[in-house]
Amino acid sequence: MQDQLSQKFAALADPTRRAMLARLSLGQASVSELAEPFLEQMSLPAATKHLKVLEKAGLVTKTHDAQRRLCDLKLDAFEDAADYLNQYRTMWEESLDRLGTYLQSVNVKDKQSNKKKAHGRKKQS
Amino acid sequence: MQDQLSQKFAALADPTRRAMLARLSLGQASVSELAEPFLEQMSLPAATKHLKVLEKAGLVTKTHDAQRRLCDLKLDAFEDAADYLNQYRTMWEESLDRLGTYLQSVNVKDKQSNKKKAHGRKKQS
DNA sequence: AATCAAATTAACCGCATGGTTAATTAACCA
DNA sequence: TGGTTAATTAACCATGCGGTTAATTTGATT
Repeated sequence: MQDQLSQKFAALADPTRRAMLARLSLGQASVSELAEPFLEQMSLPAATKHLKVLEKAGLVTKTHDAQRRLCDLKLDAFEDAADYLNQYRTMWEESLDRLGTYLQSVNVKDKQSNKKKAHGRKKQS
Repeated sequence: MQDQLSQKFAALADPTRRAMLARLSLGQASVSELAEPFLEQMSLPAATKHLKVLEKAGLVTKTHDAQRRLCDLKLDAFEDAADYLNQYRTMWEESLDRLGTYLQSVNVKDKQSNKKKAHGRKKQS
């Protein structure tokens, strides 16, 4: 079996499963309620397999209620995956900042050299 | 082929690939440099396949330099995946807030009833 | 007890994925 | 031109995944 983070990302790598999570963000739902929007595209067992993937990844919990299985989002399970990605998002923002201040510095120099004559400049990739 | 977001999550669902991304966050690297830490566990072609997955997902770009292929992170490609997860992270924080204010309200009531007699209270799961 | 409803399990299928080794391409070096 | 290095492509294999239908479990209803 894979590590938890890999399991979570793998679970998220499917539109059906993401749609189920979206539905669950509106509140608790039974397996058939969750499956219903997909029953024209896939069978019930296929839907319960998707739910099992989400459950094993820890993103969803199931509780018994008579013959119904009620599913809930496990919101705190999203945290580590979110943290992982925010790390790269932060790097991106920092690079944007650097680009911003660079452009600004170029602009300042421009204004200075504009006192003589303006010329083209390159930007870095 | 799958949608972009699914491809990105799928690409992230592998420890080898995440390690490659981590290496790239330190800066540009060639295929062999990226593969080197894994060559005792897998062959070079396996490593280049992983890189191709990252490239197809848009997380990494390759540029030619003589016979070397230099790889770079495409940091802005992490944004949509990060946004997706932050949505759930936000829901979690909101639920924590609600729990907090609830506990606080219970506490206030407690203090009121404490004027008579104090007793244990339960917290919800 | 019989049946109905909700969901899972079993058994199977096709295809993608992650790996292998061997062969090939591409660019440099001498 | 011939050799070396860097990387990819080809051909193949095992395993896992997403789907199917049919059978089974589980609990409620009557």
